[in-house]
Amino acid sequence: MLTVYNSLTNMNEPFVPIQPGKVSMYVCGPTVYNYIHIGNARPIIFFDVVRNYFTYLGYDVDYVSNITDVDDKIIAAALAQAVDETELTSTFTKAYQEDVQALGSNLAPSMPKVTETMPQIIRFIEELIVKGFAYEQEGDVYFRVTKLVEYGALSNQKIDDLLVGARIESNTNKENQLDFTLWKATTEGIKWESPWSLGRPGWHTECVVMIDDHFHREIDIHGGGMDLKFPHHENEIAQAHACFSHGLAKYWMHNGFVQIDDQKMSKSLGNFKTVRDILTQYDGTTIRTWMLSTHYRQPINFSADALESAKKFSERISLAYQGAYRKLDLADALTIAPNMDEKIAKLQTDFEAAMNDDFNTANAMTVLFEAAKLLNQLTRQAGKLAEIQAMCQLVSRFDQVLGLKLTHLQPLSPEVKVLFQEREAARQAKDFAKADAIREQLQQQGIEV
RNA sequence: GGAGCCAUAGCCAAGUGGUAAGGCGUGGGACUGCAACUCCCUGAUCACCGGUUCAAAUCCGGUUGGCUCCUCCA
Repeated sequence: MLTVYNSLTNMNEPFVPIQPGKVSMYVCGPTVYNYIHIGNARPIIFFDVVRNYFTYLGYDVDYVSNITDVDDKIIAAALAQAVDETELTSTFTKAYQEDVQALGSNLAPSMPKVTETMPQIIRFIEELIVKGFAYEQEGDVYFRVTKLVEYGALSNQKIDDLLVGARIESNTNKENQLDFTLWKATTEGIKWESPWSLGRPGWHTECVVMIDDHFHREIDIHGGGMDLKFPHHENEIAQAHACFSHGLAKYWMHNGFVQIDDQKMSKSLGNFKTVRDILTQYDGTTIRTWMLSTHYRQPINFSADALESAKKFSERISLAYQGAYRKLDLADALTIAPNMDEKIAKLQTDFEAAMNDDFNTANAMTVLFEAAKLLNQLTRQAGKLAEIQAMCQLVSRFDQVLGLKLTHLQPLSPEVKVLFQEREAARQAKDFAKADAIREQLQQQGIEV
């Protein structure tokens, strides 16, 4: 039974989908004004694994992740670089999508953009006004936080306490300092006609509208970083309650931070490393291995030691799989029927137990490593082809969840297989010069021996 | 002022009531024509103090240290 830690209740809860056999999930995507940093990579990797695991369990998953392409930071960056906003956002949207894939994640099948959701957003704000949850002031529209009894439920905060620590700039147009902007009249940057002013929408509205637009109802899972819990997700919930009379999502999942020198890494602190920079030193699989080795709600610190360790870890698993696959291939046994014995079956049970425990990828990775070890042992024994086949299939299934891309291999050509046989014969005959020459030849073709 | 999180071997990291998984590194051994790969063995009483319990790293209270949120942020 899969259990999920729900940030809304701060408890592990059994996962029960709203619609049997289906999972609807939405993960907050990036604001595209710069290359993404390694902190952004965490939800990209983790929620990809979540999606994969639901698929593994047989669910039909509908996964949506937005692109925020309207924002003050975008306008500022466009001005600073003297480029058109649209050009800027399309550049970084493309870069984002490349990074997602470089990290071994699949792009969300649906990636709605704010610029393409404007009519729905305006209609939504109009409805909030009609229902008395929003008010217009000089072309701006604000959400009336105090009208909602449950405000603060997600972040476990009282409105009064929030006000005490509030660092929000005073805005005399607001009835309450915690009221947030739904629509903002603006003179700069991209803008749209609306009943209130020429302007653009506030940040918290887009996700609510996109979710409703795509799913037309409450969804199973809403994910994102811890920092989005307040105010972003709190405000999303508020709007959903006000407009749709539901809490937007049944389960709220928040990943912990990536830290650098034990401090939060963030765009505003300027201590961030971009995914692109790190990819020049470590491949996507290494980064992924590193991240998945820590439970997603724990903070994870960026360090060269940790990355090196992860690199070694994934390489060993990869080599084990490749060696086993090679043995099957050379024995023309790639399609042999698998024999899943008790030991192998236990690995599967352990893997699922780990993942069922709130997606404990750290333990799942340990199971994967144990599988690699067993695979190495089997590969070096005579025969065992049916067991190796079972193991290869199992590791491949694990990998479909974890996304380390360790198992994408092609069978050897008949010519290459002959070379392997010749080399083995030469070794038997102690003709090491010939054996080494063949090894050299194979390696030149990119085939490790 | 309010809301939370964290502290486990040199490093990374599981475990949340029954006397500490795993990885990296270190050291030792095995296999091997060479190299690589691989396999086996090797380490901690869980920040500190007090309490609850037959039993605590795990629960409660306190102390110390670190982090995050209440402005944008994954």
